[in-house]
Parts: sequence; C-alpha cells; structure tokens
Amino acid sequence: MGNKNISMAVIRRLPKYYRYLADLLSKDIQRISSKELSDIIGFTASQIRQDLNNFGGFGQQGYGYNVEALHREIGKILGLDKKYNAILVGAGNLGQALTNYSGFKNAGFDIKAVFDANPKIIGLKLRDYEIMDSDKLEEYIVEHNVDIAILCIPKNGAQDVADKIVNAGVKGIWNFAPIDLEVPNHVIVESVNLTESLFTLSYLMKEDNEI
Amino acid sequence: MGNKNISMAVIRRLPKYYRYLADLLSKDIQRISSKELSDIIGFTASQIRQDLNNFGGFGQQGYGYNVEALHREIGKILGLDKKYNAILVGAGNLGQALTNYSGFKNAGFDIKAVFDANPKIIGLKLRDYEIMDSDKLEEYIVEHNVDIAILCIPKNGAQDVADKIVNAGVKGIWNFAPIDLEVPNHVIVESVNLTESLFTLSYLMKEDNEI
DNA sequence: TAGATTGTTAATCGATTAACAATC
DNA sequence: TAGATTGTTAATCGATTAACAATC
Repeated sequence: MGNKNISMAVIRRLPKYYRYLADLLSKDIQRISSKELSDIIGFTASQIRQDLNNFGGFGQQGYGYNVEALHREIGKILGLDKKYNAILVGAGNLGQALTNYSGFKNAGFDIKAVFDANPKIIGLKLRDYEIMDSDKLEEYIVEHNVDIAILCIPKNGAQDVADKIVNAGVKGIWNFAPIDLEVPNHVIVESVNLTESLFTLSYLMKEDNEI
Repeated sequence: MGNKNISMAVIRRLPKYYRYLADLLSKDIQRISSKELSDIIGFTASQIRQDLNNFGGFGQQGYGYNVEALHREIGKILGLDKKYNAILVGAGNLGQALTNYSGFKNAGFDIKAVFDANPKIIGLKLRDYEIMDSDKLEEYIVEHNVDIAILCIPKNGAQDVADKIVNAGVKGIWNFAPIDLEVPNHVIVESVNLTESLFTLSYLMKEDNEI
C-alpha cells in the first residue's frame, strides 16, 4: 500500500526537493510557500503542489509549508530512514572513489565489504576494507543478508555478476557498468551511465554551436 | 541550423541507440529493422522510427537500417567527431577516478590539465598530469582555449568556480558537484548527481517492499 | 475578518503509440 | 511483382500548467 503509482518524473524530483529544503533549513528558514520554493528550485508552484500532494497534504492554506516538517517527510518518502546492508563490487578507480563516498550513510546504506576479481588487489586494504575475492560474493551475500550491491565493474561480465548476486538475494543494484542489466521484476536497478551523460553533453555543445 | 527543437527525451535516448548499434556492429550484424531493434533496446519500434526521423531518413522501406551507417550517423549527431579541449577541476577521489576514464577520447574530449585547490596535492603527479593550482584556472583556460571543464569539487565553492571558468571562456561543464549551477544561456551544464541517483534507488527499494 | 496559499479539478501541452500510404 | 518496412500523419496517453473553491 501507499503506492499511488507515482511517475518516475515525480520520483526524480524528490531528491531535489529534499536538497533544497535542507539548504533552507541550514539558513534557518522555517516556512515556505510553493511560490517561493518555485523561485529557488525552478519548478512551477503548481507542479510543486501537485508533486507533494501525491504523498499527502503537507501544507496549510494561507501559510505554506513548514520547512523542517516537509524535509523530514520527504526523507521518509525517500526511505532514508531505512537501513540496508550493501557491498561494493569492483575496486577499480571508480569503485575506490565510491568507497569514500559519504552519501551512503545519509541514504542508510552500510557498505559491509568490497570485492574484486583481480588477484593483484585481492587482500589489499582499501580504507577499512580488505578487498575480497569476487568468488566469495554469493557466499557472503547469503551469510550477511546483503540487500544492495554497487557495481563498478566493466561491461563484460557485468550481467554474469548481476545474475549471481541477484540469485544470492540482492534486491537492489546501483549500477555503474555501461550496460542495461536484465533482472527479475522484484529487483531494482538504478544506473549511472557516465558515457551516456558525456555524450549528451557532447550533443548539446554541438547544438549550441549551430544556433 | 539543423536544430529542429529536439526534446531532451529524444536526446537522452541517442547515446543508447549508439551503444546498441555498436554492440550489433561488434557482432557483424549489418542490417536491422525498427522492430528487431525494439526487441533488444526496449523502446517501441514506432518510437525508434520517430526518434531517428528527427534527424533524417536513415532507413529504407522493406529493408530497415544499415547498422554501420546508422551508428556513424548517430555518432555525428552526438558530435563525437568534434574535438574539445577540456580540464578537470578537483583531484579528489572522484576526480582521480575520472582522470583515468577512457570515455573522454571517444567523445573527443582531450583532458589538458588537472587542477586542485588543496596545497597538499598541488604539484603531485596524477597519471600524465601534474596537479595545478586552482588559482591558475582562468589564466590557463584563456591561454589554452579550454572549451569544457569537468567539475569534481564539493558543493561549497562550486558556483564560484563555475563563475570563474565561464568568465574565462568555458562553454560546457560536466558537473559532479551536488548543486544546480547557474550559468549564462550559452553555457551547457550536464550534471551527474550521485546523491539524487542513490536517493532514487532508496525510494524504489522502499516502494517495492510496500507492494 | 481579510489575505494568503493550499489542495484539487479542469485545461493544455507534449510525448508516445498506432495506423497506413509510400516505396524499396 | 509481392512482401517487408519505412516515414509520417493521426490518435492516444500522460504530464504539466492554470484556475479556483476551500480554508487556515
């Protein structure tokens, strides 16, 4: 229950609301109207009210929204109060960078272990983690109740790894491999495709030149 | 000219077409119909034909599309044949990882220099680059005709850096700072917001649990 | 109370899908 | 030629914006 079939367009705006509300909070601003929020966030006031009303009536006529309460509510909607066990697979450059990424704790993701298939780095220390052999992936997932995997591995083999970890019980994947993973319906994949982002920038720069 | 006011929805599908066509090419597949492409890429055949026809009639009735020609054309549409001078600002974990990112050369982005504001790492070697002082940013941009900057810096100060580099002549920014940069109309910003992506994953995992 | 602003319905806009004539 | 499949127009669907009664 609770799911009124919210569109992805709305969902992807939620983190932005959350971020701007945190900014307001840090400036000790206590209330805000949809009009004022519109001015700083760039969505229309109408859209803001529509978006929020998908989840509840958080505002008050004649007053607007209480910044702290709305921030807290959106945090709950985003599931930031939930805790998940996570692992990181692929301790290359990007994987190492993400291991240091502070965002995980805000999202309630607890990185329990780091894996790699390269014998040259297995056993090495990376921050608080000793890099483990990818062969141990399934065993570890089952034993430690891992919910989420962060995949920082090359395109080749990514689907194989996804199959294995999903089989072992992983329910969500933050995917940095440049491939569209195929997973069962109950598994969530959120992909960050750097190449697609870069190519989009390339396209937009070209367009600009042409105008 | 050439810009028929293509929607962002279409633009963000282009890199995906390009990637799937490259896959087909590597499998020596020479022709493909919108129906067959639909089956592997997941968009409807109708959408594929609509998308492509924004840029020209690349197909042939009764035959379909020539994979190699279409791949090449989309590469041109994406501006991958164009060359740009780029710099990377912020040689922290993520900046270091991106310095090693092979995608830049495919997009025609030539990283000319790496900058950081931290005195402790200025002067150190990072791959082929000696990390330069961010104080030299504007001077360097003007002298070396830098078109594009990759920003891997913290939220605080990101807008200041953006203002400076735009002022010095940068026309495009690949932004990893978790902030919506304000830039003049002629400057393109493409942002990768890891926190927003992670929060989206958090939301989707929660939703699934509720169903 | 009067003014402000929400929550929500209705109108508009844009994107996706369906249909089919054109044509290879 | 007959069959296949495009390019393109028309229909549908969904998302955004506008409007306003409800109400704090």
